[in-house]
Amino acid sequence: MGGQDRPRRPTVSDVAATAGVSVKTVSRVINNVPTVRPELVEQVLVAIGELGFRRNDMASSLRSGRRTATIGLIIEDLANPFYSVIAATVAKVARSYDTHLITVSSEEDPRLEQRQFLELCQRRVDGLIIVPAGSDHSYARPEMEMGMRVVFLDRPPSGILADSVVIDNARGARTGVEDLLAAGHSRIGVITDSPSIYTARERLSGVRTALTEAGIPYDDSLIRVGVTRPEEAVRVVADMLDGADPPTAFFTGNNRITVGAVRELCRRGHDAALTGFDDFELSALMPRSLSLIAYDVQELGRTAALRLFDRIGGDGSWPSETVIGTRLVRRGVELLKT
Amino acid sequence: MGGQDRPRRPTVSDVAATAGVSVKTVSRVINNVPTVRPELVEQVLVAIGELGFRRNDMASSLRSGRRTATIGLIIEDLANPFYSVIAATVAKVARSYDTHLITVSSEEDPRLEQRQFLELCQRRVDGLIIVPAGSDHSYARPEMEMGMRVVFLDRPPSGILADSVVIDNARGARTGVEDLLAAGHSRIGVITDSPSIYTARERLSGVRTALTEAGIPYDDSLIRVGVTRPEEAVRVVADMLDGADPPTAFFTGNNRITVGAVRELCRRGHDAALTGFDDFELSALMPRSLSLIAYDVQELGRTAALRLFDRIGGDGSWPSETVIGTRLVRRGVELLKT
DNA sequence: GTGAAAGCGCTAACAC
DNA sequence: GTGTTAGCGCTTTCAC
Repeated sequence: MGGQDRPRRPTVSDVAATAGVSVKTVSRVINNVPTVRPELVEQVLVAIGELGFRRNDMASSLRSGRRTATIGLIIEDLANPFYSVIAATVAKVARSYDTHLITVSSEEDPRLEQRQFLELCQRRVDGLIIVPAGSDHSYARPEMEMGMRVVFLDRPPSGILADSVVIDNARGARTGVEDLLAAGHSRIGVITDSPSIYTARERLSGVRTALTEAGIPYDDSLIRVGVTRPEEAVRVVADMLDGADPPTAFFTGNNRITVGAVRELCRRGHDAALTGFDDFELSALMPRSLSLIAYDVQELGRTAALRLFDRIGGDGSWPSETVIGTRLVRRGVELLKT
Repeated sequence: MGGQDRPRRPTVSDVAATAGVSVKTVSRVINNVPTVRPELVEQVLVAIGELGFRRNDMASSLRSGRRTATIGLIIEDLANPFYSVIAATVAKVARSYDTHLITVSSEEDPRLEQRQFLELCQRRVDGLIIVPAGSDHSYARPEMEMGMRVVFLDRPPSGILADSVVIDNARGARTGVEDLLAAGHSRIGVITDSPSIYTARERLSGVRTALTEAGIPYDDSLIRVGVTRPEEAVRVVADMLDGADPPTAFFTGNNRITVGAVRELCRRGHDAALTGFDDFELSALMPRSLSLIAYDVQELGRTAALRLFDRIGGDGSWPSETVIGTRLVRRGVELLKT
């Protein structure tokens, strides 16, 4: 059956022999060098078609020393919609530079992140975009000194100087809490991910700023950190509501937590106000009103990718930190009915 | 600043010179050949550390002729949650085979699909998983005859014999419509994507089977095909409801259409029954009850990936078609409140 | 156990 | 314009 007998792939010399020219002429033709006699071009193209020749890109870039036309993207988890939009956007920019994208998941594990980084360096990708899990990226320095281009996405690097593109986490969270305060809430339940994660830290700091400036006394029982999955958020919300003097509003630190909070509030039919960080795909159909700190995820990915290709293209300017702004949006299915 | 002066990357000969051994010994060490004297191993490792040597994988696989430890995945759009889950699952399986994944989007364009296919062949990926957009895949034959392994996902190939993994679309759709019929509905609005897409064709055929077997006369005004985006689904639902003798139930052919239908039905507060193909992430929080034809997307991706690695590993058996089953599930936020 | 030389498939340099 | 030669970085002979 087909594909069983593997007839060795034809090489440039096979093509050259078939076309009756030299390998160099074949090379010229497949690289579109214009100074080849049209009839020879024709002969070569015919031979290529006959043999089913397909230039070996590895050999090509090995010899020419040019770029491999590949970049790498290290993220937490491709199945997470936030990261898949990032990946899609980066791939799109990459394509406009005739470059392919290898995406790998670090699963929020710093050691795995480092291994993936080094593996991708071994493949000689032209550059890397990293959403860092770890808090020390000095392992990247030797590679960067040898020319590897690296851009950090969503979280800044530490222990090394490099480009980064992040969201204005603190300001966004502050705005969200200020909005709740303006609506008259003073007991606000705050639920965020682990403070070991940069974005969670920043957002919590924004929350604190808003509370402090409003002169709200600090109540530890209203702040829960280290909440990762929606189910945990469900439990934490239930817990807070069942406590003495429950909050009248919640601020949730990311979309997974927001979804958990929506779930529990809806299950109870509870009308506590809800404001969360991150917009998400079906937020407009949520069965209750909520406010979200939204930002342009595609812009985040696009900006990082363009920065990377600038670097690959030879831009040697001082590393930059780009901050993407946020805005407060109202969501929920009720809004559709107006 | 760092990374500006690009000190040529060290090669095996640099390492050999530094360690005072031959390149072959260096090669043995980095390939874990056990027959090297421990002290030489040590010297080589020290040299590698000093120089920051990192083996060039392209050169390695070029010379050895072994696999490139890369596979390709051609999908419609990585930003679509269905495909990102597929990509994540495939990447996970790939990782267990120490293989990287290059994901490219065909944007539902057969010509682009073919170009991406050939580009990935040029990179000498070890194998390819394709969610085909086009309806003729004979372009893949020459490459497959030269040893390229290809598995088709979600839609079968045409014009070529190859492995495929698909969902039981017809049976799933039939079950969904039968469920609506059993609930007493006889006027069912059916909305699907373009019949040029395999899955849409199959699902529509399942719908027809159910209607025919129930003896329901065929009403063209109740069937709309070629609906792609949620906004179009919104309009189509509105249109049908505003018509004379409107449907009392809807069957929607994929998750994008289902979401559009939910949106319009909720906006109107209309209580038509709704059953759709595909489950989606937040279906449990939809503000109305609905039924969905669900299936295990991860199993789809995993099965295809494992099949591909079997092929890469030398399995030469006759091409297989694997069919993944579906099940009917009830969703909507009301269910949480019980 | 170790090393020298050849060569994977291709392109840069140089000749013609 | 075209062809010959050397060599990218590595691994495979096959000697020693």
